[in-house]
Amino acid sequence: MARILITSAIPYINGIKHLGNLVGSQLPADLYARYMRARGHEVLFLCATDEHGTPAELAAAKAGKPVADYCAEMWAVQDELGKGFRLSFDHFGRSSSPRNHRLTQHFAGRLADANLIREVSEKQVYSVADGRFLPDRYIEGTCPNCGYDKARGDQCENCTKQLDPTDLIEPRSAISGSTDLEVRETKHLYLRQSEMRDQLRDWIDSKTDWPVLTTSIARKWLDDGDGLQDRGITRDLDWGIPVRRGTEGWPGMEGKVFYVWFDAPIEYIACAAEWVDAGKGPAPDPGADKDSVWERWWRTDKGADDVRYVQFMGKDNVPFHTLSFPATILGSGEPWKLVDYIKSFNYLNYDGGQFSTSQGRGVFMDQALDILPSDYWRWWLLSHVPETSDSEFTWDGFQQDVNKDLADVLGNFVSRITKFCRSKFGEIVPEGGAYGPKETALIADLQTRLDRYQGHMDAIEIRKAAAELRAIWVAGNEYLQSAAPWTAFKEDPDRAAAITRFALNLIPFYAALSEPFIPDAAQQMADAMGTDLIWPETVERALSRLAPGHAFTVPDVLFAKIADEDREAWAARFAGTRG
RNA sequence: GGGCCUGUAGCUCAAUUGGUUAGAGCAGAGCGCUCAUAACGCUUUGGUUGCAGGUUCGAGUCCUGCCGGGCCUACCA
Repeated sequence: MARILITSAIPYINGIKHLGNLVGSQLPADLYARYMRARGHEVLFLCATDEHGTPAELAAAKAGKPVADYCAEMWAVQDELGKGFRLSFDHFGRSSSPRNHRLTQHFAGRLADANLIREVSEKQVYSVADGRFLPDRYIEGTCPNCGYDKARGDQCENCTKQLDPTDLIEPRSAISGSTDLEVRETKHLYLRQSEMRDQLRDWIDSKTDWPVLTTSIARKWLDDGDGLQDRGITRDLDWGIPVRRGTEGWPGMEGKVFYVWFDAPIEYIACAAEWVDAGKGPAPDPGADKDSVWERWWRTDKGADDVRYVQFMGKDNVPFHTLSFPATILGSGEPWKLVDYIKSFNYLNYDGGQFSTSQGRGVFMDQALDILPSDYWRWWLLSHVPETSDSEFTWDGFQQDVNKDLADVLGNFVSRITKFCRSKFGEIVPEGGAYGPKETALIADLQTRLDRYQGHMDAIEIRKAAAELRAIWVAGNEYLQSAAPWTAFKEDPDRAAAITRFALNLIPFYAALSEPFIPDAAQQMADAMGTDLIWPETVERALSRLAPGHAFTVPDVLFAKIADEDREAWAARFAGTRG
């Protein structure tokens, strides 16, 4: 039994995430976690909310709430939506947790001790009216290059020229519109990533099995221009983790907090500690303290040397996970677990454009659950997950694919065989008859397909795995058509009984294989057949689990079809402007 | 501007990393079945692999140029 640590990129706190966010990290991570648990491995699957930074403060202000209250509420909302999508986190933590405060401060102290932190005095724009320093993109003004009057301080969206905030003509705060801006001197801590460039490159170069998307982004940052740049890891904000050097104060850094991208990945570790604090982990070994329970996942000197750590994220997150966070871990000089495999994703677009939180364009997690059960979304999103390039959601495609795959191919298979059995033999697995060449051939075919399916799931080739799973469902319909128990029943009821018994056995087999994709329907299938979800050791053994005389019930329709009227109404409703 | 990714059937995607006649699913057409959610099965139409050159015995795959789409470009996260 292997031990597998899985983390999903942690979603930002400022609002409900859309399906593009979901499919880019949490959902594929959940698929992998469920699969690995089903295969009997020990899994720790962690996620959390990413709560610090300017956008959180502004969202809270807009909602008229203290930022701590706002984050607590939004955490609860995201936690609930995660449950709605059946995301099987062992713990859903918060980057604002006391555990993360302590760990983040600890890492900063270690990095400082290793001479990997330097202090930099720099000039930044301060908005007197807003009472805060403004990140470059929160400053608006007229572009000196093209005259566009809504250029941002980092870049003009109109002419794409990169800007410095001081380049802007008539700069103003994007928050309040105030022009009462001044340049102030402020001191910040920088992580000396450039010192670790060779070490990081050697590490990246050793990861020959990683997706191209992951390594090419990492190399770009290592080698672009003057190479990997040092990165500021502190900010002038109120909401965040106070800058401390371990447990000591940090002279000159009073009132400042760590940069959200410094503390967010550390939350992966802190979340494991939160998991233990929440009483969810196993009991510690006799004589060991409770921290040992999470440290055996994270400290290679305390049991984590045999852990395989897999991260899931969208491509925008890759630089921080391939460079900054590893620099933090390596630079600490302590034996923390480094990531073994990074699965990164492209973006999911919505009907010809991007999902847009600000414009309310696309489907958001709460809305999706309002209109359809989570299995519909899970299946479609995972079978279309943007692995090799950006992919696209359209209502037409969604309706067609879901109706065909889930209702017609899988749902109808379960329906046709259970109802046939009920009408001819009753709700009981029939006895009599013997299996013949057709059954032998199907077992062999399914064994080949199962091996391929497992191979794809092991390799986290999600779309290929989905296609193979679908082919496994299809094989059941092919078998029924070919064996035709309804015909056999007329001349040879014993043969019909054997066919029916064999086909009924496919249902728990399908349920187990399908569970990572569609957990609710899988459970319904298993419940209807009076079995548990057990991953097959071999197809032959799996298909002999339901013995003659075993009682079952005909389940309700597993997947109702999406009607044309629904599709049209939803397409109109989600075209833009949420609400 | 620079970098990376990408372009294959009407649609969504494959193609064992340079190797036979480029394959699936959906959609379309025809046939079959009647157990089933008008579901299922079988057969079948459909491609100058964005364009133009080049390397090679051989190119969807490698090189050059052009055209289109996307992402990143370090102070949003």
